[in-house]
Amino acid sequence: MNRLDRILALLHLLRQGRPVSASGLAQRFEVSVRTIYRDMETLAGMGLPVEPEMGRRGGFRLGPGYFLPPVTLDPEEAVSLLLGLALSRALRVLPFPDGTDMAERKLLAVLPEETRGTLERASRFIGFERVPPDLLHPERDDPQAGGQAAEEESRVVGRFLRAALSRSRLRLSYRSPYRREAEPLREIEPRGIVWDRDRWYLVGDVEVRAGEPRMWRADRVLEMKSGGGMHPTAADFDVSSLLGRRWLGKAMERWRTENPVRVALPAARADVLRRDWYYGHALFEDGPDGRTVMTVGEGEYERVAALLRWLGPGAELLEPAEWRGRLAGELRRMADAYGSREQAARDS
Amino acid sequence: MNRLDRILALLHLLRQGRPVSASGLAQRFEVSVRTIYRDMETLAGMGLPVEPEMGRRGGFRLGPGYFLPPVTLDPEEAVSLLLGLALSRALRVLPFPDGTDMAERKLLAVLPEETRGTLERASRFIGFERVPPDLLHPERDDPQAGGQAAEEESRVVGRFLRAALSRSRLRLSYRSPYRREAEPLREIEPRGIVWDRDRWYLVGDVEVRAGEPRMWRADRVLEMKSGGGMHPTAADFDVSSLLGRRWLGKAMERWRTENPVRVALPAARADVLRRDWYYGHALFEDGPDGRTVMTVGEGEYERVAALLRWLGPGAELLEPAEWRGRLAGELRRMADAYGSREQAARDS
DNA sequence: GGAAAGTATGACATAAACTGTCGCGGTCGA
DNA sequence: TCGACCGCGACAGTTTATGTCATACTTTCC
Repeated sequence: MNRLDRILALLHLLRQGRPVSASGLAQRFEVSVRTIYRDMETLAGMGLPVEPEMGRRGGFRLGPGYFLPPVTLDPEEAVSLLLGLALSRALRVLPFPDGTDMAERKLLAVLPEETRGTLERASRFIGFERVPPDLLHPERDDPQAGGQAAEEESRVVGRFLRAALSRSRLRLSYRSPYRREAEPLREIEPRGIVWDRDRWYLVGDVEVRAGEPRMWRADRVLEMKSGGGMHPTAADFDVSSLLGRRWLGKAMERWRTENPVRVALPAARADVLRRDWYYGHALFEDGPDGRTVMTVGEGEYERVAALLRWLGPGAELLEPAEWRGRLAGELRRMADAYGSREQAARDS
Repeated sequence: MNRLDRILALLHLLRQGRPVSASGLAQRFEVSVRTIYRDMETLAGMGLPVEPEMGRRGGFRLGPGYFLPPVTLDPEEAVSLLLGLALSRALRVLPFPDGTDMAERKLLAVLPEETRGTLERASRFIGFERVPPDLLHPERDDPQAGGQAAEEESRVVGRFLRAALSRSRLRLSYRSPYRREAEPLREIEPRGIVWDRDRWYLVGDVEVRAGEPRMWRADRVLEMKSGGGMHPTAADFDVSSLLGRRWLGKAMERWRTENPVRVALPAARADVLRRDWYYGHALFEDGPDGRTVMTVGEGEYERVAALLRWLGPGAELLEPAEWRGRLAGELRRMADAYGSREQAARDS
C-alpha cells in the first residue's frame, strides 16, 4: 500500500472517533510501528489535531476537532450552507456561536476563488428582519435583549443541545415568572429545543411527569449542572409533536379551567382570532344569539381588556362578570374623550 | 518539496477553477513535467474529477463538480451548519432547494460515525415555529400559503438571488395590491433579498429611479425573464441599509403627508408603540397637555379604529376630525353592550 | 510496586518509490 | 502546418520511506 493511500486511510480511521493504537494500525496496514509514528507526524504537520494518549489504554485520536475528508460542493450547495449560517445569525439562533463563525470562515476559505468574492459579501445581498414584537401579546420583561443576555442564552441552549445529543442528564434551576422564588435544581432528561418568536425553549422530561415533556424558556434558566446518564427509555421523542404550538394548547386547557374568561364575538372576528398563534388554541363554541363564544384562560384584567377592545363592536365580555363594569366604564371614558353623547350625535 | 505537500498544493490550485498547464505547474514546483502528469494520475486515482483539456490552450481543471479540499470541522461546527439548514427549511428560506438537500446529505455522509446517528435525527431535536401573524398588522391576502405557492416563491427568490450574485439583470412583471392590473415587464438590477415576517422581498434598482432601490414581495412576482448584463455602476449596495425596516420609514413619511392621522396618547403607551415594528416609524411629538402626539399615515378607518381601541383610555384621535364621531359612537356601542350608563354605575 | 501496553525518538542500512530524461504519439487552435 | 499542450512507456539515478534495534517515558491493571 502506498504511503499516500495509507495516510488518507489513517485520516479516515481517525475520523471515526475511536482511539487507535499504533501497533494495531501497523498490523492493519502491514507496516512497522515506526512507520505509523512517522505518518502521525506527517498528519500533525498537515495541521491535523492528532492527539496521542499515553498509557496502557492509550492510542491516537483526533483532538477536539474532527476531520472532514474531501467532498465536492457545487456553488449552490455552498450558498445554501452559508445562507443557513447567515439566517442563524440574523435570528440569533446560535447554540454554538464560535462554531458558526468558524464554520463560515472554513467554508469561505475553501471556495473557488471566483465564487468566494461574491459570497463573502453574501450578507450584503441577504437581509433578515428580526421577528417583530406583537402588540397584542407583549412580553413581560425587557424587550431589549442586550448582547450579553443573548450570549448567555445561546450558551444555555448550546449546553442543553449538547446534552440532548449525547443523551446525558442535566440539573437546572429556573426562574418562573409566576413564582416569586427561583425553582430549585431539578434533574431532567433533555429532549430537544424549540425556537419560537425570537426565543429558544428547552424541552425535557421531568422525573415526576415522565413522558409529558416540559418546556423552559432558555433566558430564564438560572443555573445548569451536569447530571447522571440518561435512562435508556423514551428512545424516540420528536419535538415536531410540540410544534404548531401544541404545547400551548395543553397549557391553555389548564388556564381555561383555572381562570375562565368568556367572550361573545361576531363569527367573522372569531375567524380572525382562530388564525392567531395564541387565541387559536382557545375554545370556540356557537353562542345562542348567532355569535361565537370563545373561552380562554387569563388572570390579568388588562390583557382581557386589550383583547376586548381590539375585537371592537359586537364583542362582549361575558365572564368574569365582575370585569364587565370596569370594562364598560373604560370604554365610556374613551368615548367621552370625544365629547358628550349629544356632541357625538351632532358630529356623526 | 514533498510529494504529499505538492499533491495537496495541486489540489488547492485546481480548486481555484482556472485551468492549469502541466508545464506551468512543473516550473512552479520545480519538478519535471512528467512528475506533474504522474501526480495528476494519482489525484485521479483518488477519485478526483480532474479533466484534461487537449490542444494548445489546454490544461488541467476540475470536472463538473467543484472540489472542496480537506477541512477540519468539529462537531459544533457541523451542528451549526446542519442547524442553519434546518432553520432555512423551517422558515422556507430556500433559494436553492436542491442544493440544500444535497449539502445536508453530503455533510451527514462525511460526519464521524457516532455523531452521524444522532445528527441524522437533528430535526427531531430542534423545532422551529413559524412566525405568528400579527393581529394588529394583518396581511391582506390569504394567510394559508399552500405548498405549491411556497415552492413557487422559493423558485423566484432563488432565481433573483442567482442573478444578484452573478450581476445580471432581470425583467419581471409584478402584481401590485394597489393596482388592478399587473405591472408590465420592467428591467431591473437585482441588489439583494430581505426576509421579513415570514416573507421574502426582492430588492432592486429600477432605471427610472436609480440609487433608490425598490422592493417587491416575492410571492407577488408574476413572471421573470433574463435581462442584459449589469451596469458596472453602483458597485457597493448593502441590503443592511434597508434593515430595521428603514424602507418602511420612508414609505410612512409619504403616507403621512398624504393621509395624516394624528393621535394623542399617554407617554407610557407611546413608549410601547415606539417598540412596534410598524408604528415605531411614526412621528412622535410632545403634545401641549403632557401627552404624546403621534402622526401616522393611514387611509383606512378600520385600522385607525383598531389602533385607537388597542391604545385604550387616555388615547384620543385628533385627526382626521371626521372620524372622531364615528369612533366615539363605536366605543359607546361597545360600552352599551354592558347595559346603560346607570347600570354600569351600579356594577362598578 | 511491578508488569503490560502504550507513546516518543534517534540511528542506520536497505528497499522501495519517486523523479528526470528520453522518445513518440496524440489534439487542438491560430 | 506549426506550436503548445496532453498522454504514456521505459530506464537510470536519486531521494524517500521503511524496518530494525535501542532507549525513555506514561498510564493502567493486578
